[in-house]
Amino acid sequence: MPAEVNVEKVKNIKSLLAIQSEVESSNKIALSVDCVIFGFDENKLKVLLIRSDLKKYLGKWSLLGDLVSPGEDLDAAAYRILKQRTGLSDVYLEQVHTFGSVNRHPAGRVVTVTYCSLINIQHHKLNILDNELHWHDIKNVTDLAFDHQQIFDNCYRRLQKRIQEHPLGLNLLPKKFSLRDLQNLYEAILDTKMDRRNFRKKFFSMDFLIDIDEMEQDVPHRPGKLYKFNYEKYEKKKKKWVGIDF
Amino acid sequence: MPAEVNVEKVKNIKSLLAIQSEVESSNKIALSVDCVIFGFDENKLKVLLIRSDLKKYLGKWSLLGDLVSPGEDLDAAAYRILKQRTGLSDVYLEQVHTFGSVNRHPAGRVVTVTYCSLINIQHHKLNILDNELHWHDIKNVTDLAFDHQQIFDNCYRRLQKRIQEHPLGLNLLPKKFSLRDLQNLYEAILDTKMDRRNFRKKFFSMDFLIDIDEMEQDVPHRPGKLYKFNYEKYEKKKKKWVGIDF
DNA sequence: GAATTAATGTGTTAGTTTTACACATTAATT
DNA sequence: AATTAATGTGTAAAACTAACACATTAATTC
Repeated sequence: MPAEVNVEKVKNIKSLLAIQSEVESSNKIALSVDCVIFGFDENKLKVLLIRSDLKKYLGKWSLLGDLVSPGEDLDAAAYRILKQRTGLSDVYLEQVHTFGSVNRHPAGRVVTVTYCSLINIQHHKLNILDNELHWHDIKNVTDLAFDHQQIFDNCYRRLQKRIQEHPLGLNLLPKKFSLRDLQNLYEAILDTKMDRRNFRKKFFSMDFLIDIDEMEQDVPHRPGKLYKFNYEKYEKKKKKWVGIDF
Repeated sequence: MPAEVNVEKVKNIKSLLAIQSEVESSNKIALSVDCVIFGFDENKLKVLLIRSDLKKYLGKWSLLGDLVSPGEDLDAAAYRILKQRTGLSDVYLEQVHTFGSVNRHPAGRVVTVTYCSLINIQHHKLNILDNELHWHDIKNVTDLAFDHQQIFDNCYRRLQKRIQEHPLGLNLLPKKFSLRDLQNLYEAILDTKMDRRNFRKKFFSMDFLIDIDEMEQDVPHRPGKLYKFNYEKYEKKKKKWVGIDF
């Protein structure tokens, strides 16, 4: 919705107006999906944004979204947006929250279901056709169009929490990664520094890393070992009980 | 939606048909809110359900819900449903997930935003006017109407997780409670037994319990002390960093 | 090829948290 | 007065977390 309306649809502004009148005149509720797409590059957490074309938000950045089609499931809509924008299917995607303030969208009542997605930038270099589509360092994400800042903040906080309880962060890394990569990822997402030895000890003790007996290539220093994540083992071991703590 | 449609609206079946044709004919998406309302009574976790009137789900139980009005925010719709059904305002309410499978509702495309609510049954004895509205022991909740079983399971799992990280469970207890009450609550929600000494130690060490210097009344054994929860202190201390663990 | 650089790889200790576990005390009831 | 059914309390072992330093390796520079 918001995002996508501004993006593709607005190139022919007719369709925006159509949506607007449709929504306003009939007092119907329109439904959209917005995706917060995270990537990891140069040891920085990035988010994929596109320029808003809506007059009200001219020049501002917004998330990627589109209206949900009548016969389309919500998750399917989110996957469609991802596929359209990144060319990637088979990516991590998770519904986060639904925003429905009456006045959140200038075109009328548009309720949006938001999704968080994690994609591996290096693996599949994505063809960013639209040159108004860019990766932004999350540290510089401010003042987005619509209520997208709120949506982004919400997703980012969720990511920070989830990454501590599940190995989803690995979706942002190549299949083979070094422990340094992994730590850089956690440090970027959690915006904190960690002790290298304790970080390693922690991950080794979880015992989900497979030593593939390869080394980093082309690093200007002693190369580190590469690992894969043992998803199979993780799925079996998944813990349920964590204990009361607040 | 689902629930509420079947509930109040269906008494005059006209309105259901109106919704149905509206949704089907125009291919529009209707939006509803469903609430999973938890209570705690006789040391059992309960959920508030109502009988479905829809032919397809005759005799089955369903969650409480209603369509979102054009000028109504999502949270407002959830609060409205709660107020209508329980007479309570000022209750704990949290959005959980949005379900939008194309065929989840027989009347057409209805996307529903689900909420989890925790209310204190003893404090405000609620006037259950509708005699098809009942508290169900969550252990006996199976085979709900629509996709409500899925929605319920989802909310319950969320509650189990959240209660370990936040003091929301206290919304299910009276303002003054004994440590035994508290432990019974956790045991009911998490469906587990805990060591009484360690449970006490844990809560005392968190240091959020206020000893109000009162004792239980009318118990057929040695009465325990009563406590209040120090929300003020909790709000100040809230922890952010938990650490990687999966 | 020797020296330098910048990273990897590894262990120990102190402190904290979690778990497992048993007995004296109290108020109500018989 | 005796019984019952709960409350209230402490300790020791085990597991986990946090803090902290030095030898090793490969690439690069001189």
